[in-house]
Amino acid sequence: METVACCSPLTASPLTSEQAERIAPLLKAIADPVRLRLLSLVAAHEGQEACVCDLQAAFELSQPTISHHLKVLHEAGLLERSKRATWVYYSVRQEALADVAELIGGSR
Amino acid sequence: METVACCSPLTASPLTSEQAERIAPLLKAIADPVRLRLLSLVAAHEGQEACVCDLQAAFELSQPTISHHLKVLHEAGLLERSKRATWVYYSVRQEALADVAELIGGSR
DNA sequence: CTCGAGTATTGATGTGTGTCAACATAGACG
DNA sequence: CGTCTATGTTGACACACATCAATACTCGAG
Repeated sequence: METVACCSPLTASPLTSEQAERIAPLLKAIADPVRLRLLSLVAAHEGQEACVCDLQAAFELSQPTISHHLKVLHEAGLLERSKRATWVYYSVRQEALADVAELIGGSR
Repeated sequence: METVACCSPLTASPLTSEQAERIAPLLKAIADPVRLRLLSLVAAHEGQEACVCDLQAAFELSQPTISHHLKVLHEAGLLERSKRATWVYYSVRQEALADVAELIGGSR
């Protein structure tokens, strides 16, 4: 659950296998259309957070499937989880996204 | 072979399914430890390009496997291919990487 | 305590993907 | 033309993963 990143931009110097192995799962978490939309839905939601019920409504997928994708994003360190009453609210860890972006976009 | 990107940052407004479906394959291409290293090896190589023989030496994988990964990166629009004599040289399309980075890191 | 609503977990299934061995292609060089 | 080197393609296989139905868990509300 520790968060993300580790390295200077991709284009700066060659990644070691260890670095690559560490980063890949993070990118894998984002590399899915459903999870991309989940991320952007949460980020664009008011208060930067949304409950599962809000999110599920945007898809034609079963509740367990949505729950699964949220778990993946959470375990990758991209979404924060907070339970309030019956509801679970997810919010984006911007630092995590920023780290990934810096890793990839060293050219700017 | 058209290149990449399409949208404002993830965190700006919710992605449509179409946008997400279009972007996901790109991220999938990067979301592999071998391909991450290939990208960074090419980028960090002198002249921003490298031939397959150079790259293969950095891995303990078969030549067809390296060739396969390079194909994936090329078809995603992340690597440029140019054949000179017997060798094939790959170079990084920085604009593509930059686009992806901007998509993800809207928070900066 | 019981019930129901919101989420998570489990097990099963089909599809995708990384890898290799074997083979095919392309070009340099004799 | 043959041969050797560099690279790509094909087919096969094991494993990972997205999805769902069924089930379990967690809490307010009554």
